[in-house]
Formats: sequence, structure tokens, C-alpha cells
Amino acid sequence: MESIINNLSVDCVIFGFDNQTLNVLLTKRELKDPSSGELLISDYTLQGHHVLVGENVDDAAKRVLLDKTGLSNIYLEQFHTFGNTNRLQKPNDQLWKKLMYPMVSEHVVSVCYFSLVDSSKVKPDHQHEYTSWIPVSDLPELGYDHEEMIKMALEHLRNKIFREPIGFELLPDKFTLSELQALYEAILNTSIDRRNFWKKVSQMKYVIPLDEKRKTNARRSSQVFIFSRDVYDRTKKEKLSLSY
Amino acid sequence: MESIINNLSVDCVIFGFDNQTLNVLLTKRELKDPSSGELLISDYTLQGHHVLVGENVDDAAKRVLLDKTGLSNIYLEQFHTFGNTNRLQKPNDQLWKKLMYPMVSEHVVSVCYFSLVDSSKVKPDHQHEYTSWIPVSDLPELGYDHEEMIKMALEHLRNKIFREPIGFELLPDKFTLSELQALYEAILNTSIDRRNFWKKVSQMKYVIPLDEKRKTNARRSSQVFIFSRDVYDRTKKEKLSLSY
DNA sequence: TCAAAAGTGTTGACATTACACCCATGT
DNA sequence: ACATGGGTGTAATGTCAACACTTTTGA
Repeated sequence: MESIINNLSVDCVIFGFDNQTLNVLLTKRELKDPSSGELLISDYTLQGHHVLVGENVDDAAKRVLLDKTGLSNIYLEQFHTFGNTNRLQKPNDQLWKKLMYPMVSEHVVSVCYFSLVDSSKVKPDHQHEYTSWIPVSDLPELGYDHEEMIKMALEHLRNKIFREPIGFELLPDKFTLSELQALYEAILNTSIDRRNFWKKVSQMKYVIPLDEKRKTNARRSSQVFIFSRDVYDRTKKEKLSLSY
Repeated sequence: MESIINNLSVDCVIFGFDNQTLNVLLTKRELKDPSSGELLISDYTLQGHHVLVGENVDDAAKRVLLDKTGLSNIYLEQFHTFGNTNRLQKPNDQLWKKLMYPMVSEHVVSVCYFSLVDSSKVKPDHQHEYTSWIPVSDLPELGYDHEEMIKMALEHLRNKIFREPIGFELLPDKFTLSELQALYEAILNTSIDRRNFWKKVSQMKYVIPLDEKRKTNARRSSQVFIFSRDVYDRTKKEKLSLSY
């Protein structure tokens, strides 16, 4: 086993979308008193781990993502580093540390990433008993400063989704406009006019209609689209060159 | 002297504006061969230091800022953490480390901040011989990954200045619209129509005209404005509540 | 046939851009 | 008097939000 860097960790806020709600992947943390069976700790945490000796911090995040979802090459972006000395000082966290990780530093700095995955691609064997998708609108009690992390990640996601086409990372390759709209509505926690949304998206040349229809729960079957990063990158460059 | 955390540092990209160009505060790093007098190292670095044991990372950045500019309570925002294992491996950096900081870790992770200051407020005694304002458009050779840091900080600044009133942090409390416009033009590296700029700014209720004029180099004397964060925060809240 | 979601078009409000013009004043 | 930057207005264009209407098809 490779050795860890004692005072340095990464945490990943992994977002997924299930056609209805925006979820985050959390792991249940439970601790029972061995004699009485009393539940001493019962809360949730993000997916995280210490950085290994000789490992790039970004690679540590990729490793955590691969370990917990079985996925690589997916959207992953560092958004903030949490470095307060008191971030591990809540009673639950102190108890957990004392019993499970006694040699870890008292001041662990955590570099935090957010990730967007098509949750249908997360392999079932990685969704084991302690890890599950939880709606961001209904967060349970969280360990450490992980609630703050999720809130901040969500804020980042909301800001970024206006300017960059990252929403598609949360959907299957092929999607309908209703699905895309439901995604935006879930992330922004608002409702969007269907017709204006259609108009806006149809102007985006990088959202490409296929010669394919799909029957959803609607009466009428709906057009299927894909997102093309190639087209996006090209049209984006044009835009930039025009503004100069 | 307090002890440092071996593998953790902060770096500050401190921006200043001198009515003409956007500058960054850099420190000259020189090393001469004691016998031959040959210049072994001659480049620049950002303002940085290791985090101290028991210190919040944000506080370390504030400390660096206070040490290097004499200022506190100024705009400071974390924007990225640089954690690659190879970030200190350039020949200059290895040589410098070997001679000056032999016991520091080979893998130092640096949390990077950007700061906006009114450069007229930076105390002269802090601008000692090795520290000076350098135009961002004409960067010298930089140590470590500090060029990448400055580039990324500038990118952040450019994105953020559209959405939040942070430009004012770079100006004296009282300013004219020409000064404000010159600032935007310097940051965005573009030219803005004077009349449209005026219109846009006069719609911002948090940019308040004073009963005061100032003679600049223009024939006519120009109106003086101040920025009110109070008004901004209040009108911002209204906006948010309307959008729901 | 009718309810429900897919798809299309029109309009007015508002913001952005590109200009033309006058004002005050130091040289 | 005139050049220079300060200050004001107006028309064209583009973007965004609100809303009416038609199409398809399962129940």
C-alpha cells in the first residue's frame, strides 16, 4: 500500500441526474458501540481520500472518482480548497478519527472537486451498500465541512452552467429536449418556458438533432439530440476571435 | 519563530492599477555565485509563504498580503490550488531550494489567491528594492509555476469583473468615470465606447456621484464618484428576490 | 375525441451598439 | 480659437420573456 500524505486530502462532490432530481453521491458513515450496540455516529460524507506520496493532487481526485464510480475520463473540476484548522473538530469527526485514523494530522487541508456524471453509467457494483445517490434538495446530516462543500459546489455548477455546456455531462449521450430542460430546471431550481428553451437550444449549433425519435411518456414521440464538443470548441473560438 | 507546514504554501497574485496599466506585484529572485560573481538565478516570483502550523490557510494568505503590502482588509479570493508534483522541478527552482530551503518538501502544494489593491495605498517601505509592480502584459521570466498562476488569476479577474463590482477595489475611493473606464479597458484589453460606458455606469445605483469635481489632465474638470457596497448589496438582494 | 406533451411563430420590453452632437476650459 | 476630454441624446439592432396556436398519438 502506498503511503498517504498526512495533512492533505481531496474530496469529490459527484453530481448525478436521474431525469427528475439532481443528486450527489454520498457514503454512509456508521459507528456502533461494540458492547451496547448504541449508534454513536450515523451521518454521511463525500467521496474523499488522502493524496498519496508522489501523486499529483488532480490525479488523487481522478483516483477517488474511479474507485467510487468505476468511471474515468469524466467531467472533473477543482473548485475550492478548504483549509481551516477547525474543519475536523466536530464531535462526530473527532470520534471517528480517534478510532479509525489516529495518526492523521489534526489539520488536514482538503482540495475539493466537483464532478458531473451520467448516473446510468455508474457501475452497480460500485454502488455498494454504503454509497448512494441523495437529492441535493434534501441533504442528510453530513460529517466534517462537507455540507459547505456541497453548497459551494452547487453554487459553482449553477454559475457555470450558464456560460459553458457542462450540463450535457449529466445526461446520456442521446437525450431529448425535455430531458435537457428538466436538468436545467433541477439544477437552477426554477421553471423555464418550454418554447423559449427550445428556441435557445436550437440556436446552439453544438446541440445536434439526430434522425431518430424516441417514445417517452408523452403521446407524441420526441426528437433525439446529441452534444458535440467539437462543434462547440470551434464556434467558441470564432466568437472569441470576433470580439477582438 | 513559528514553524511552517513543510508541504503547504500560499501564493498571492496581487493586482494593482496605476491609471494606465494593470500590474502585478513581483519579487526579484537573484542568486550570485559567491566566488565568480556570476548570476546563477535572476527571475521573479509571486508573493508567497508556507502555511504555519495551526494557521488557517486563508489567514496565511492575509498574512502574506500584510507582510508584502502593509494592507489588511482588502479584496482577497482563493482561486485555485496547484498540486502537481513537478511544480518545483525547474533548474532554477531546484537550485534555489537546495541553497535556501533545503528541508522543505519536494512536493509543495500551493493554494493560490488573487488580490486587488489600490496601489497608491501600498506603503513605500513595503515596496523595497526587490519588490515592484510589473505590467501583466509584459511579464518577465518567472520561477516555479507562477506564470501559470498569474495567467489563471487574470482569467478569473476578467470573468468576475463582468458579474461583480470588484473593479473598484483597484481604484482610490474617489474616482472619475474615465479612470474607471481605463481600468476596465486595461483588464479586458479592449476599448469601450465612452458614451455607452457612461450610460451603463449611471444605471448602477451603487456608483454614486459626489458634489465634487476634479481637474484631471482634461480641459474640463470631471465628476467624482464613489462606490457603495451597501447600496450594491441591497439592490443585489432585490434582484434575486425578483427572479423567483 | 380528448388530454398531454411535442413543436412553431408572434409580439413587446428591454439591453446593447453605433453613432452625432454640445460643453467647458487650458493653451 | 481651437483642441481635448467631459457630458447628453437618439436610432438601429439584438436578446429575452410572455403567450397563442398547431401537431401527434395513447387512452
